[in-house]
Amino acid sequence: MATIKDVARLSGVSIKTVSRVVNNMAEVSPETRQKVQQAILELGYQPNNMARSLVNGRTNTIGVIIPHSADYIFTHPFFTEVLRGIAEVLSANNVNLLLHLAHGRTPYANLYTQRQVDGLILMSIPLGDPNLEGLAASGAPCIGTCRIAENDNSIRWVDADFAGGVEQAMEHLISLGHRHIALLTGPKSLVSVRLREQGYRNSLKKNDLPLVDTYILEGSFTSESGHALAIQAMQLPHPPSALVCGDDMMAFGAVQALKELGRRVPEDVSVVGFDDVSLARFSSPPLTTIRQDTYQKGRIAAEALLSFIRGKNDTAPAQIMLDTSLIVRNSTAPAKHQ
Amino acid sequence: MATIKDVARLSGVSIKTVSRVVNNMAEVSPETRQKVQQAILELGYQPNNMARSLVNGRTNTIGVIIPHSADYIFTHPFFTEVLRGIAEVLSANNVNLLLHLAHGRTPYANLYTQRQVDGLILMSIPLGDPNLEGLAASGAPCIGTCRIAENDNSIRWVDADFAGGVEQAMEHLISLGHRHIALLTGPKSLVSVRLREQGYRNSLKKNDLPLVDTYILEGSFTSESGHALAIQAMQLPHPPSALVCGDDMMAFGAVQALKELGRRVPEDVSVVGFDDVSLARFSSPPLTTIRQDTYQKGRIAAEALLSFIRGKNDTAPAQIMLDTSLIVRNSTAPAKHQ
DNA sequence: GTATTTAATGACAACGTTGTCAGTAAACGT
DNA sequence: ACGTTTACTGACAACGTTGTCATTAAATAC
Repeated sequence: MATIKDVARLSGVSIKTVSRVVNNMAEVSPETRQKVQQAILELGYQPNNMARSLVNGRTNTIGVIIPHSADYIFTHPFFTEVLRGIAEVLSANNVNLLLHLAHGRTPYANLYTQRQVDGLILMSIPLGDPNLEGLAASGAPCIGTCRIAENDNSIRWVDADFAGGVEQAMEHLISLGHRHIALLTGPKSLVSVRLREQGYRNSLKKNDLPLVDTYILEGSFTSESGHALAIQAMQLPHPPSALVCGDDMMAFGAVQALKELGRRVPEDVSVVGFDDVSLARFSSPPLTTIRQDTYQKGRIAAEALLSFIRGKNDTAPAQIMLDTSLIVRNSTAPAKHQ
Repeated sequence: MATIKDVARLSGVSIKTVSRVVNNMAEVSPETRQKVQQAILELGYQPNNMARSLVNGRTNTIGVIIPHSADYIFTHPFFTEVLRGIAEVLSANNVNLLLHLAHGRTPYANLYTQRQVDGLILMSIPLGDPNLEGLAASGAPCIGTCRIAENDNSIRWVDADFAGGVEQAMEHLISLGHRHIALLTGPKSLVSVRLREQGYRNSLKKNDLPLVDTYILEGSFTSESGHALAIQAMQLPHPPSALVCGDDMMAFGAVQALKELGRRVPEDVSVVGFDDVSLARFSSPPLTTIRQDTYQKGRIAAEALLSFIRGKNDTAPAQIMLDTSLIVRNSTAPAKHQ
């Protein structure tokens, strides 16, 4: 493979001059530039990025960290949507995307410490992640597409207003006459899950409805879990007339379970999802859900990180909250008179 | 950030000895090793991978190329499944995954030429991709998770038996009494799409059924396209009684369209998908589909590439064909007597 | 016509590692 | 006691770039 020296030799100039041509620096005479470009073309020369990075200390690569099994990540539409936003922005900026699926093992701060990336985007980090200390110590520029601690402003993030979203769903259901509403949550190790529960509690209080502990069911963000929790909810002494689910996958599983139990959705039981995954409108019945703009979340996070790394961080706020909106489809209906 | 020199200074040995300790080489006395490890710990030293790569010429990174818009890639479950397989294998081998979403613009061979990756995995490459020449010229180790040309053995690949898969679907439909079967295909610039059509034609011939040109409808792998093509098919003078779709997304869209047209699935029209995406069994009706093990495709491709790069390529065949299987659910039923 | 600026170029060090090879001291064989 | 092996160690070059600074020649100023 041709190196800068080969080009220098062929065009009869010094390597420094070749470097100047390659990097489009001003102080090169037109004739020399011409000569060098000819040689570059002839040899098919491409600069070696390892060497470049070594001297200027930048890798032109951003690491995306998702501390879950690839299994979970890629079966879940949420991650791919965020990734889509990130990938688009990085690609447009000619920055490489290094995908790091560290489920617990490798301390991901190493990616920065070992100079493999210029910064990190953190997705779906659980509370008390043991890697966070090392991350802070490393000084790696980073941003989360989720909140990482409940009241921590030390790390920047872009995230949806989960509490507000669930409140919207609750208001919708309550206005339809529902009084017995269960919450099917994801793992409470995630701040977003806690915030959803917060929204649920807020709405109950605001509407003078009692908080029934057994109506809060913890699971995981999978259709299987939604399926199991829905059955559990329906076997309660006083089964709820509506289910608010942590995400759309859970909602799909819940709808399936309700059908299997012989309950009609939405006539017998209303179901609300969260995310507005693209398939939500093709499911049957089309799913009422709280839309968060997951794609924008990815875009904004990537843009914020890039501009921070490039030193334009003065203006950008450290934390960015994105709105949610309720999309009413056909999985919710007025409560049956009891 | 601490370098190898700092460690050498602190522990009172040469940098070469530190290097030996870091790389676990044998010829270091226990006491020296102890001393050096102490210093490494104290300074929090991490070797700089740029420098390492520069000298030994390996990046420990594999590039995954998907020449489509991120938009398309990440809304389509197929890609994420392959990625899941790839990511798992690479992660287990401690190899980084560089995601490159080059929709046409950047010649992706550059990733190798510029020494950013040790090899490439190519996904969903269209026929006549202008980057392929450059790729061959670069000598980059690579493998496709799709066939890239119709009769080209120069590039290794792992792919499903699309023709065979469609034949299975056709046999199923024909055995249910269907005689008017339409094929809703993806873009014919993909070899896989042509192979599906080949399977369709094979089955017709084998069963002495006429080939009706208007029954082959070309679109793209999206639910929107499936929706549009299904309407188109149903507006034909002799509408088909069954639709074989290029993938599950198209099938979902087709089912939706049929519902909108007042046709029941499967009573009036049977629909078969392709892929067996995880949501296929939650759709309504649950989708009959041709399963390809997309996840395994990713795993196998990654493993084959790694072992090729590591020089154990003698045994592995250059091309690997994966079986498909028909999963019969509720979107297909006997043809109505006409 | 001389001093001063400007434009273009190259020699060399530096980035942080690993590879090559030579060196030293201890252990061994006879 | 002397040569030979063995175990350990370090000096130095190399990887392919870019940054610093010096050098040269031409252009400009007075």
